[in-house]
Amino acid sequence: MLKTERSSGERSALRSPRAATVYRALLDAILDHRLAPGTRLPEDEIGAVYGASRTLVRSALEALSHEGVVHIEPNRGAMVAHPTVHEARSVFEARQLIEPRVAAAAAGRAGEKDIATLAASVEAEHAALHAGEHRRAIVLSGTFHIAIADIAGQPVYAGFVRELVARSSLIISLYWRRREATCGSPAHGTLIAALATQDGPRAAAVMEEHIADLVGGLDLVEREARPASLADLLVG
Amino acid sequence: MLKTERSSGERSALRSPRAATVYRALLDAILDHRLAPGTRLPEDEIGAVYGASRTLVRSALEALSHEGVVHIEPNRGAMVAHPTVHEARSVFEARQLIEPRVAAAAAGRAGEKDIATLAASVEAEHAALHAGEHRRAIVLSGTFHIAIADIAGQPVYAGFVRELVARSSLIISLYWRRREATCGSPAHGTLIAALATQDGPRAAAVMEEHIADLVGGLDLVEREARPASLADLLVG
DNA sequence: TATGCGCAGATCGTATACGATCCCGTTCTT
DNA sequence: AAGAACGGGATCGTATACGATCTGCGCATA
Repeated sequence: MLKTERSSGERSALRSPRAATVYRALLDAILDHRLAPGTRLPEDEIGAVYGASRTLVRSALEALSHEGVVHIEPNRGAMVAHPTVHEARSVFEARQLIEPRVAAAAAGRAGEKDIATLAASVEAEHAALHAGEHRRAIVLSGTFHIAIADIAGQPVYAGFVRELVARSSLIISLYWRRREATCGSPAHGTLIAALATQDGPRAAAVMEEHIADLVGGLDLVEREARPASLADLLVG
Repeated sequence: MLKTERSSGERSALRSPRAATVYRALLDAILDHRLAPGTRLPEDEIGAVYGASRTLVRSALEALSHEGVVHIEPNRGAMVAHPTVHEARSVFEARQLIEPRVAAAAAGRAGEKDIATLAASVEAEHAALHAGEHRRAIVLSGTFHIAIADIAGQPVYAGFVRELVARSSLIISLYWRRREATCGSPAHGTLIAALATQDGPRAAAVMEEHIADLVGGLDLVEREARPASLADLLVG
């Protein structure tokens, strides 16, 4: 992977490379939908899997919780986050505001090499789709959005987009409605075209529509899913 | 169905209340400009000051680093973040995009009680200003922005605004140019008026101008850091 | 049979110990 | 005298130990 500049969105690099490994492994597993929302994440168990001590695992879990993909309850432990409908709406509302702006900024800065990288990413995404590797395609689709944010050269946006994409992955796994070849939309390709021609406004428009389309694929209605604690119901 | 959901912006509450105490104390000290950007934050020393073990201090520092107000370098330790000019621009770019939208959303939801709370906050801010307590006024100004984001009821935005406001505080301490009664602008009052009349577009416009005004007060040219002795600042 | 108590087992919270790394002042070499 | 090698002190990185808390299950009891 080419790093154009210091990977701008890279949130707080975990101080230790070993903790970072656990962090990435868990994040990948979550983005991949190998770990479903609500899955418990006991420190010991994770440590055993990755050969790390609880100290490192804990550090990784805390980092993930800061990004909203893991939920930690005191004295109860960590679990894969389980976004509510309200949170889901909030995430996509933010994406709809931020990402078009990011796309416009990226259009003004994308070099040939950037475009090539993006194209390769889309290529990989399509390949994964045709191979039936849906989960992998979703992950790649996410990295595409992150790559654009990195190109935009705005570290704050890059961090936000990273977080939003990760949370979106959880939301999709909970609330996605269309089962068929969902992400088959040509939006990413269209986006690259706009970026390649430095057409900021068009890039923004395409991005906006693309995300609106994503939202359209969601079924944002609360499922029973979680055993909404009795207390909540009684007090509410 | 407006259930008093947990303060929406409250990022991952640190699991332990004791770590949270350290976290808040440090954050307050930073927002207050008692700890200047670049100040080193050795785990032992902080632990001694607050009577906490390194474990807890470390947890607090990591949380702060996730919010971008503390910078951690592997094997080197933590220091108060020292935003570059580029980062500073990026932070305010994001604020300029996000906060008007947040203000508009808040306008649609602000109840009487919310307005009263905001008014009290502005009151306190002015009081602090007149009492010459500039630092306190800046902090209150920040909480005002955060309060609006909480009213908007969008948890994602609330978290972002929290982070942006905190980072802005650092930026201001590094790059603020006008020395005189800076925040004396009536913007906050005007904003409340717009919110009280549910005038979303106007709230957005006021907010946008307000932040543009803030940016205008910045002198975004690189300077260099200054060190300080720690224990004194923390106790003060 | 239904209810409540109490005891494991699992898991987390926290402190602390020990080794690793880095910084910086000192000394040795040329 | 300038530069390199070296060592001491400070600080961090990591593992682990021990106590606290929670959960679930079995048993006593009505």
